[in-house]
Amino acid sequence: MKNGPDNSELPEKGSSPAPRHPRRPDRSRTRILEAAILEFSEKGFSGGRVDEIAERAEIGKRMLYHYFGNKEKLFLAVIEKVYLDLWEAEAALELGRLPPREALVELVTFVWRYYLEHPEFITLLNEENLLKAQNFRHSKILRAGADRSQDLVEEVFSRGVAEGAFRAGIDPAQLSLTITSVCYYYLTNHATSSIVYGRRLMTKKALEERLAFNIESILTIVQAAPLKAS
Amino acid sequence: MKNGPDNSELPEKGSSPAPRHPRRPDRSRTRILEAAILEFSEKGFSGGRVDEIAERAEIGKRMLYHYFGNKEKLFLAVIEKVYLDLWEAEAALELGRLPPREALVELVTFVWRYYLEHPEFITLLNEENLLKAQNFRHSKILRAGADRSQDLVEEVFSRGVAEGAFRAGIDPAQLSLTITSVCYYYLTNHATSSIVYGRRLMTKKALEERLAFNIESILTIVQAAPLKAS
Amino acid sequence: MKNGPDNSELPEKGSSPAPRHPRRPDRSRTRILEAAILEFSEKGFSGGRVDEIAERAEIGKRMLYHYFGNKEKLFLAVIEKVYLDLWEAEAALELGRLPPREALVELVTFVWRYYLEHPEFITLLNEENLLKAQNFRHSKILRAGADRSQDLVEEVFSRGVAEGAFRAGIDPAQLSLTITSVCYYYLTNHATSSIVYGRRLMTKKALEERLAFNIESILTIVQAAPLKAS
Amino acid sequence: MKNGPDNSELPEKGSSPAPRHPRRPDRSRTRILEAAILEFSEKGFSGGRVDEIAERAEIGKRMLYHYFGNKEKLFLAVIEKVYLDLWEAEAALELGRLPPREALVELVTFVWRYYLEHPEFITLLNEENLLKAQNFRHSKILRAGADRSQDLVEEVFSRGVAEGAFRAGIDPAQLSLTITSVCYYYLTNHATSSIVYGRRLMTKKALEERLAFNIESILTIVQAAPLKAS
DNA sequence: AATGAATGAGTGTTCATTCAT
DNA sequence: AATGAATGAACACTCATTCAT
Repeated sequence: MKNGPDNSELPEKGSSPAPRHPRRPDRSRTRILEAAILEFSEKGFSGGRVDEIAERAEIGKRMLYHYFGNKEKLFLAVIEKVYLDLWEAEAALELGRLPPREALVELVTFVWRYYLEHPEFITLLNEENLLKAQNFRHSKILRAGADRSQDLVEEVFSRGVAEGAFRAGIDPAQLSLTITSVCYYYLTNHATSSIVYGRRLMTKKALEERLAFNIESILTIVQAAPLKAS
Repeated sequence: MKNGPDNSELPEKGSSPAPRHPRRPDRSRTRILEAAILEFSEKGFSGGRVDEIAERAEIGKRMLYHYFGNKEKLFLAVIEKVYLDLWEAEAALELGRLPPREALVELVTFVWRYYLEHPEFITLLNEENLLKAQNFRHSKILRAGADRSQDLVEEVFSRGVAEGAFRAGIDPAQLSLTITSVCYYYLTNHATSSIVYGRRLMTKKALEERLAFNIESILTIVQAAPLKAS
Repeated sequence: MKNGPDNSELPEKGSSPAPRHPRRPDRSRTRILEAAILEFSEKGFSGGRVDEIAERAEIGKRMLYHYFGNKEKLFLAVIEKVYLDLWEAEAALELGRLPPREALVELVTFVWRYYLEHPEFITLLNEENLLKAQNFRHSKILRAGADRSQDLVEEVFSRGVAEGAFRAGIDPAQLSLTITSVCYYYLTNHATSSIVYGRRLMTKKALEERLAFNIESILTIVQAAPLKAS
Repeated sequence: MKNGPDNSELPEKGSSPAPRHPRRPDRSRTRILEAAILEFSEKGFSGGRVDEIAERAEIGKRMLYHYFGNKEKLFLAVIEKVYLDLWEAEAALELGRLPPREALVELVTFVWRYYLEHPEFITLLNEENLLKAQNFRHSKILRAGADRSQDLVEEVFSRGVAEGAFRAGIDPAQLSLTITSVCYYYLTNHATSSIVYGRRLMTKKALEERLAFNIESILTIVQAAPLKAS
């Protein structure tokens, strides 16, 4: 399981002056990117401030333009980074080594945990969709990665069907979307939902319950006999 | 089924100067609110421009402050309005008049269609969650409305269980969240998802397929025998 | 000794809605004027807000324009009012009935007390001078009043000299200015002065001491033998 | 005697576009400060315009925020600057080198001339008192400077008393306040006073007469035998 | 590679004032 | 006589970006 963004070198916003780093080109790039991920995920693209990112990264904001060109391109880099990280973690699962049912459970668990441990990802994805996926659309690296990721997941489905573990006739894309949905919505909208449902949704217990419910839901969908037409 | 916001009086952004309106207090308020819903849902809270809202509403921006105080309060009014509209439409369903299974199908269909016809709602909800639901949290009218809405839905579930149409042991809140999730995610993130899955998700056919899949998923979850522990 | 502005009908800024008054033309005028005196004396001319004055006077701000034309003319009315009040109080002293020395003490005491009890006056006078006395200069009623006031004071001086109570050769205008100065500065600049001198200047005791010092200073100036040239 | 603010580089308000300056950080800061002193002293804090200050300083108004944060902090910097300048000039007098009587005359003359040559100072002090000395109160540098300045003046008084040049029993703070008063009032309120007294107060002759009157008044107060109780 | 001063175009907000009722 | 909706011009302040060093 991959860890959250490594903030160990990103001091809190108001921290002490700290000496500027003398010469660490790629280090600077990384710091900027990490700072940008935080900033954009907290405030959105419009709400995110270039100055704030520079401050968080403890670099002069000139460097930000040096490395990334402008705010938009920086956001693109952010989107690419978080997606690549997700896919990398997903690939590391090696779902192929597990029988279909276990692989599916593992996948749902992974999606849930990854979103939980990377709240930036969810918010940034929202933001990218607000921008109508213009970054995603024009990034070759993302389009390629998406394909690979999709293949991985579909392999599990088709194997499950082939082995008789899952019922036939399910569109893998629909199932995949549903898996994502039931994890995603809960975590991105818990602030309003906790009011709507009148309970705390982010306690350890509540999170475990939701994961269990999601696993059961997905397995049910995949295994149950098709409904008779009503 | 309720229609989308009535834009009939909101001319396109760059339209002709148009004569200023003489004295129509509540009309002005309504126009501002409608323009704000559009603007904020397209650009988010930070990205939304007060000038743009004024222009869209065809009023001097001064009136915006006259009626709503400031940008934040206007956004609050927007959030209240879209939620109240949703709940009003939901109440109009009168789910109580249908048998549980039909009521559940009706509910899923309603959620799906409402989100589809009110894309503003989804985006605004995202935005409100980015702001950690600070408006929702402090609005009495919203807290009250949320309660009433929840009661309505729970009534269907408990009736279904009582009549043996649904299996027992399902947490209505989890189910409700799942219904919302499977509709919401597809519609809010179709821009990136259509790339990830390599297909057009917003065609008439695709939309119908997703609704069908969602209905079947929810019914399956509600009706299937509980899984044996793995 | 005249009392401060009669605020009995001017509720505090944030008071309850209160029913609007039906038909009291001159009453409205007075209320506006009193509210304006407070507002301008607290915030200056630029800092004073027309809306605030209307709110304080509990009238619609339209009436303010009805009675006074605009902000500038309202300020002129304010300046006229406070000066006329001062002169009225001054005339009521009837200095003529007292022997010169007593009259002089009475005058110093009066100036001190009047400024003390009418802090608005001092601030408004400052403000009028910031505006280079443009209101004062163009107000016939003020020019006339100033003359009368000056005659009154000079009568005391000349009587004092004639009776041998005061030494000759003092320019009455210079003395009058000095009387005003020693009262005025202390009261208008006590905020900074109390820091500069490291003591509280507005306690009852401090105020009494200052008045005593001022009376003694003025009497000394008026009675002492002229200094030998140094 | 120190000269007024050096406006030599501050062209008149409506002057030609002028080439923007390339890179002169402290020069920019100084120019802004000087422009702000002029603007605030002419129009007050509320009346002073940030745009106008920027224009007078021939910088983009953005720099003003770069250097001073906001209008309020700029005003604070202005107050600090004018006070520090005053105290510097005062210290340069080296009153300690003169016998008490001469030192006192020098002091009165200094105060008079300083106010006369720095009309900004008087107006800004008025403004700061309208704001209830909130800047002065919270500025460490000003509180410290005030102390030092006060020590300086008190030394003259106490030396005068010790040497028998001044009579005992006078509160140095009261005398100091009176010196300031008789200079200050005349110069800050000459616009209205010239109307009240029906004469031009700012001619060379009038100014000399006032200074002479003030010197004589102060010396009289300090030297004359105490008055018998009336 | 790195810095921070400099900038134009905007961005939310407020002002005194007028108009329709 | 009185109200409150309506307005344009200004206002303090911020933004992403570039330039000189």
